[in-house]
Amino acid sequence: MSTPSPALRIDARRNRERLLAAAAQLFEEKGAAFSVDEAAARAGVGTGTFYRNFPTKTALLSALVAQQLDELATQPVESDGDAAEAVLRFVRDAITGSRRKHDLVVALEAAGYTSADDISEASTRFRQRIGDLLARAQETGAVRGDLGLEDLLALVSAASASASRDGVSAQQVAAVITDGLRATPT
Amino acid sequence: MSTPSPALRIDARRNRERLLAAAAQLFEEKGAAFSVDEAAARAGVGTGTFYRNFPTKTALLSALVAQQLDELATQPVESDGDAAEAVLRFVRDAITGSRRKHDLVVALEAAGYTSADDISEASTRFRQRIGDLLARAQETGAVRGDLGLEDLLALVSAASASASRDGVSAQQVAAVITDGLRATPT
DNA sequence: TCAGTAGCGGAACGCTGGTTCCGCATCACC
DNA sequence: GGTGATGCGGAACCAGCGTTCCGCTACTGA
Repeated sequence: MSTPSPALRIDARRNRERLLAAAAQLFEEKGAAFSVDEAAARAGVGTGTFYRNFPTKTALLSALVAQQLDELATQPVESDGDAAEAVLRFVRDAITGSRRKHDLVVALEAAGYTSADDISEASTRFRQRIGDLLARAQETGAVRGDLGLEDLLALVSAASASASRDGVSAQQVAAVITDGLRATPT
Repeated sequence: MSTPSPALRIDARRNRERLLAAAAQLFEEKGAAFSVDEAAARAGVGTGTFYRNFPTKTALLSALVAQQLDELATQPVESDGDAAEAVLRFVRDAITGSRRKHDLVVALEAAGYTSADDISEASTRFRQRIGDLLARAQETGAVRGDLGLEDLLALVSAASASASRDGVSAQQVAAVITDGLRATPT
């Protein structure tokens, strides 16, 4: 994992990293709505270099999303003790977190149609983790039982999307959702 | 209002209506992501005809959105008796409603930047109605007080978008949110 | 029925954005 | 330092989409 490509000229490796960094930055700023030229320019390289590193723009996006998805999923597991606490923290984090996190969760949605392997693998891992947490939290009764994993993810995705808009208080939105999750089904 | 254009050849009027119908249909199917050619083709007319009826694609979208926004806002007011009930019903309807409703509320968001007069007028009316309902519901204590109109609209808009995804139960999503709205701030 | 015009279709244009290609610069190894 | 290959930049290409334009069709009113 540390040296994925054994033989790669050092300038080439440097360029690849610059591209990834620039793309991540752009993704954070405007989601997937940046052009390849833009990414290349910000990385200080030409478009040709872009395409030597990634077969297609979608491939780059997949790589980015997969990588960050793993980050996001790994986080909440730390607190093995209290699953409910972990779920709620995950929800809160995803909502009040950076714009990057939000676009990420949104990208999960796209992962449904997309057959990019990077993403679908990472997405599976992600769903397993969160699904496991949710199930455990529901067993203890701390989170309402009438809720599927997809429902939860949809809620989080929606809430984090809305929280990133102007004039919206992410705290408030998060509070509504977490309170709703704790509520007993009517 | 009944005869907006006094002198309009009957075939012209028919075409305009076909265009609107086709556009509404497409909007329902794929949001704003349809091309002018597509709309014209489905209406059985040429692109020229499209542009004789609407100065621009955005104008058509504005017209559609404005019209449907008014519909949406008018609905919940019927039950003047119980404001809280009306708010919750609005939320539920918007989330569990058709894909059209969802894209609509999403379009509200865009109405922020857009300066299309059609939309911004309708959007103002819309916000006033819902804002009024919300305030009254909060006075009675049936809806949590720590929530702004923008928070509510953003949440509903995003929720209705993601609730239309596969595997997601719009009912559940709506239930979590409405329960969260009723909860007392922690 | 006929003339005049409102309205029509769709080819053509310009622009944006993804992708390919190739002559040239730069690195790695001797 | 020299040489061959690796990688580079960015011009060029292509496709899709919004918009414009113009010769022709067909509706209207006499």
